[in-house]
Amino acid sequence: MQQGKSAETPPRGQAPKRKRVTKAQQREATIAQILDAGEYLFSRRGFFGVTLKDIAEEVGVHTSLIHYYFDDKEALFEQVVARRAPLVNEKRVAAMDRYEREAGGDITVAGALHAFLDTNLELYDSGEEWRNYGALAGLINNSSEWGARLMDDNFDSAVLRLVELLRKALPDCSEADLFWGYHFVSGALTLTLARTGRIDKLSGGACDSNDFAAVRQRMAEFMAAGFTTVCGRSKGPGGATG
Amino acid sequence: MQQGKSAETPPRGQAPKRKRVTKAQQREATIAQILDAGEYLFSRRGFFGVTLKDIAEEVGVHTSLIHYYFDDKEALFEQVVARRAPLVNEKRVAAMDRYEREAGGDITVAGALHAFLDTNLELYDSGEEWRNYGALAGLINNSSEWGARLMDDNFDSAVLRLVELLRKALPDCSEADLFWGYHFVSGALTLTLARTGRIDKLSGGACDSNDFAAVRQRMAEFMAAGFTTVCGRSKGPGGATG
DNA sequence: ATTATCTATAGATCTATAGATAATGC
DNA sequence: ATTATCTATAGATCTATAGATAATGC
Repeated sequence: MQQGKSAETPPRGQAPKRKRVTKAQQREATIAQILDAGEYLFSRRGFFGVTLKDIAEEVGVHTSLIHYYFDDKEALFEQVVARRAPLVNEKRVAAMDRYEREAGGDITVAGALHAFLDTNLELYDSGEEWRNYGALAGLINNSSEWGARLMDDNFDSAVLRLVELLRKALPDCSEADLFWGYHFVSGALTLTLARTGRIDKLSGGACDSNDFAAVRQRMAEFMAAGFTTVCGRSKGPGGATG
Repeated sequence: MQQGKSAETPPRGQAPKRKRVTKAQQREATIAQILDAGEYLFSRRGFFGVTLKDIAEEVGVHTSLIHYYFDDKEALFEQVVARRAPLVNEKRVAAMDRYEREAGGDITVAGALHAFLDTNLELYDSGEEWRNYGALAGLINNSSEWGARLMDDNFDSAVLRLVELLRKALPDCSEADLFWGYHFVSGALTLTLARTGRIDKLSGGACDSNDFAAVRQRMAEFMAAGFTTVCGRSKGPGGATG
C-alpha cells in the first residue's frame, strides 16, 4: 500500500539519499525524514497505531536506525510534536502583536480571534507537512492526560497571549467565561485541523474538510459572537460583533 | 496499577461473578463487563493502545473469552461505540421534538441548541460509564477516516435533526454556514466530552474539565450567537441571541 | 577515527485458535 | 447436551540492543 523502498520514488518528498553530502547534512536529512514519516503516520493512527517499522519502511531505512537517532518511540513522538510548535507559536504571537499595535487601544474580540486563527489556519494549510502536523495536533488535543500535557508544553504561551487580548477586549468578562470560550475555540479548531472528512459527508457536500478558506471566512466571527454574548457585553462603542 | 483480579473488588463496578444466575444472564453480564472495560480503556488510550489482555485482566477473565464473545478486536471496539449510541440519539431527538412542539412556530437557534446540547451534556455526566463513553467519542471524532465513519454510522440521524431545526430558525442561512456551524459545535462538544484536563491547567483553575454544569451554562448561547452572526440575520422578532 | 547504516537476534508481547474442563439446561 | 470459561500454543509482530560494515573526516 505504501510506496515502500523503491529507489526511484524518494519517500515523503525528501531528497534522494547519499548525494555528496557531509555527514552532518546526511544526519540532519535522515532525522528530518524520520520525523516527517512519524508525523505522517502518527497523525493517522496515533502513537500506538504506528510501529517503528512502519516509520522505517516509509523512510526506507532499517528500524534500528531510528534507535540510533532517538532514545525510544516516545521520545520520537515528542520530538515530532515539538519540532513545529515554535513556528506555530511565533506566527500566532507575531500576528497578535501586529494586531495590537495597529488597533491602538481599540482591541476587539473579533480582531484578536482573526489574528490568532487566520494566520494559524493559513499555516496549517501551507503544505503536506503542515496538514499532517495539524491532524496530529487534533488527535493529541482530544487525548487524555499525555495529550493535554503535550499541548500545554508546546502551545500554552501563544494561547495565553490570545486570552490576554480577549481580556482587554472584554474587561468585565470573568476568567471562567474567557477560558471556556477558548476551550470552545480550541475544540473547533483542532477538529478542523484533523480533517476527518465527517463534515463533508454529513453536509451532503456543502462543506469540504480541506477547505480552510471557508473556515477562515467563518470561524473568527462565529467565535467572537460567542464570547461577546456569553461575556454579557461588548467593549464600548464600535464593539466586536462586526 | 489496575485493580487486577482480586476476588474482593468486583471490576468496573459490576456484580461479582457466578451467583445463582442462568446462563443467559451470565452471558449478558460478562459481555457487559467486557464492553465496560473496553469502553474505559479505549477511551484513555485509543484502539491501538489497548490490548485484549488489558481488557480481560480488567474484567478478571481470560483473553480467549473475549474471542468467544466477539469476532475480533475491531468488532469489540465497534460494539463498544454502537452500544450506547441509540440512547444518545433517542435523548437528543426527544429533547428536540419536545422543544419544537413547545416552541410552536417560533424556533430559535438558542432553543434548538439548548435542546440538543443540554440534555446531551447531562447524559454524558450521569455516571462513570457515560463519562468514559463521552471521552471515547471525543477521541473518535478527531480521528481520521475510521473515526469519521464510526461517527457517521452512530450519530448522524440526531445531528441532521438538529440541523433541520437550525434551518427553520435561520431560513435564509446557507447550507455551508449551517454545517460549518455544526462542525464548530461538534469540535467544542467532543473536546468537552474528552475531559482532558487541559483547560483546568491553562485557566489556572478558573475552569474544571469535569464541570459540565459550567459548560451547559455557556455552550448553547455561545454557539447560538455564532450561528446568528455568521448566518447574517436572526429569524424575525424575538430572535435567537437572547 | 568517526559515524551512518545494516544484520542478527533477544525477549516480550499480541491476536487468534484448538481443545479441555466445569458449570447449567432439560 | 449445551455453553461459559480456561489452558496451551501457534505464528506474527514489536521494541530495543549488540555488533558488523561501509562510508566520510582529517
